[in-house]
Amino acid sequence: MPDDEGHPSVEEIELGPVLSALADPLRRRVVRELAAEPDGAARTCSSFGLPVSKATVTHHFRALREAGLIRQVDRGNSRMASLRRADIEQRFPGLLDIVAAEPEE
Amino acid sequence: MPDDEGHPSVEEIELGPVLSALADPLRRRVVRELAAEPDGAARTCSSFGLPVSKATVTHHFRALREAGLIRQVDRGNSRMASLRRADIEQRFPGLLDIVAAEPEE
DNA sequence: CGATAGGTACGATCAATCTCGTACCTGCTG
DNA sequence: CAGCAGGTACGAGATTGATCGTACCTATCG
Repeated sequence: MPDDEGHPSVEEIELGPVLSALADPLRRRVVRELAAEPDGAARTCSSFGLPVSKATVTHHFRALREAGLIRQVDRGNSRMASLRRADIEQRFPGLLDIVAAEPEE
Repeated sequence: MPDDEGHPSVEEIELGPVLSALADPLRRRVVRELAAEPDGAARTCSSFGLPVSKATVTHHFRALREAGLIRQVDRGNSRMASLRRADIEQRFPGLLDIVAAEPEE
């Protein structure tokens, strides 16, 4: 059962939602940038400079969070997103490498 | 440039279309079943027994073909589909294992 | 030849989703 | 306190995609 903020537990991470989330180029870009950071790095949603409105950014981050790809934690004013690297690697070994290796678009 | 039947070459296989194709559970099922066969095995579209109409089956196989996941060759009356195992493995190492490991739904 | 089976093409429908504007909440910061 | 910046919630519009029925083509089989 997902927690209060909509994060699935490791066992609950399923391939369908993960692939659906990664099917979107903007969301792959977020995952790719997070994967390039040191492990555990957290960034605000807005720091990615996605070329869409704030409302759409929220939409994409919800998709990533509910699929289990990122973890979002409140930090005062803003909300920090970090990659669930170990969790994804445990469920789908190699998947992050594939996404991280994609050239920018 | 894709060939006459819509197959992209190895270099043309891109992550976006591949993930979009694999986002559908029916298409993952086809790939999973093909991955379980010996390499090079070819099956007709209808042999998968997908619970949808013929027209929809054609739609799904086109998505798989245009993404570069399967190769379809005419054989007289019917059309045989085979997994482009080596091509996918070359472009996205490990991806097929992830899909093949998914439990049936 | 006629019937049937495997597939495709086209058009329609319905659901999902990407996108946005607006309104709103919450902390900072002057 | 007033303003602003980061985010979310909600509802709307537009687009994509899954599904189907029908018509059609081609090869095989009786």
